[in-house]
Amino acid sequence: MDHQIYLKKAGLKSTLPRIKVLSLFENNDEHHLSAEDIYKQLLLTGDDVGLATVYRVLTQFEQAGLLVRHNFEGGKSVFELNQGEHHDHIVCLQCGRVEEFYDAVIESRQKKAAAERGFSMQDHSLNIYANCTKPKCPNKRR
Amino acid sequence: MDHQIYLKKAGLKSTLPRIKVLSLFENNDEHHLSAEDIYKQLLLTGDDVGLATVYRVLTQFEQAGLLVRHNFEGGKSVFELNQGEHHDHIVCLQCGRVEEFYDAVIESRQKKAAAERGFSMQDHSLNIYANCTKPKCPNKRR
DNA sequence: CTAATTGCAAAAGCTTTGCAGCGCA
DNA sequence: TGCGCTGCAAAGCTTTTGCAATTAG
Repeated sequence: MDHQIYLKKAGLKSTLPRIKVLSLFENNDEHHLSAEDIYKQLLLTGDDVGLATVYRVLTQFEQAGLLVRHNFEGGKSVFELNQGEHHDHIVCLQCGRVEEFYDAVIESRQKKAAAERGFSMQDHSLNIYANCTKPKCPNKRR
Repeated sequence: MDHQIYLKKAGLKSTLPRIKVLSLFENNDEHHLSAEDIYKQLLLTGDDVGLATVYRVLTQFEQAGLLVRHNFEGGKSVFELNQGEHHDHIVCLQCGRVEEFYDAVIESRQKKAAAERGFSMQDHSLNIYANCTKPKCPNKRR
């Protein structure tokens, strides 16, 4: 199991809840999931994992660098697999879907803007809230 | 009173709590305040305003366009006066202080990035989390 | 076997809401 | 005077924590 390697590296025992959560992120077409999302999906598949455990696992995975946490508008944290390469997000205001993008110019100008003002950038989050102009937008969430 | 004009325009009666809150934003050297910040400051000055009222007033001011709400990391909303011109934020990881900046290149590339992917940008938030390299950093909050 | 992990329930933070009374226009 | 506004307390949400029972290595 690939999962066990990841977990071992993070110093975490490979338990059922952890493997389930990790699998969920890998086999879901929506890459951005909240604790509630995960909890419900696991209930659906009969894998009963306590909500508290979901929160604990997510926090551990974030600290281990397996997941990245985002705080979009709406008061709940959303997580995604850490695929190594940083990217920013476009959040669809109609359906809540999240699309990823990367712009090298924006990245470098951010670092520069911080440096010019006497800061050394540690992290940053850029979220664009937008309406989808394509007809395929499923208009669901939010 | 300038305040009354702003409030009238927003269709809001000019009451004590509203005027106090508005004044606080205008006369504070820290431009970014949370509901709790405001509540505490009003207690200090003997202007007893209920916390629920602070929240209601902030929400009304946001909807009226007088204030802008930000969701920095940490789970609480932070507000600032809406001065018309958009800007992004650098949040100091040591002291929690917020510095503002504007970069025209970043702005235009954001719009472009969204458009290229079939979105029309409605709003965006860019926050840089950074360490202050200047010795003046007061190292307080967080 | 032993420490790590889990589930449940309780609690903690931030924010919202119901309702009776107060205050601006 | 009348409707809007306020304050208080209660409730709502997301997230965290205490603790006894369970499980991985």
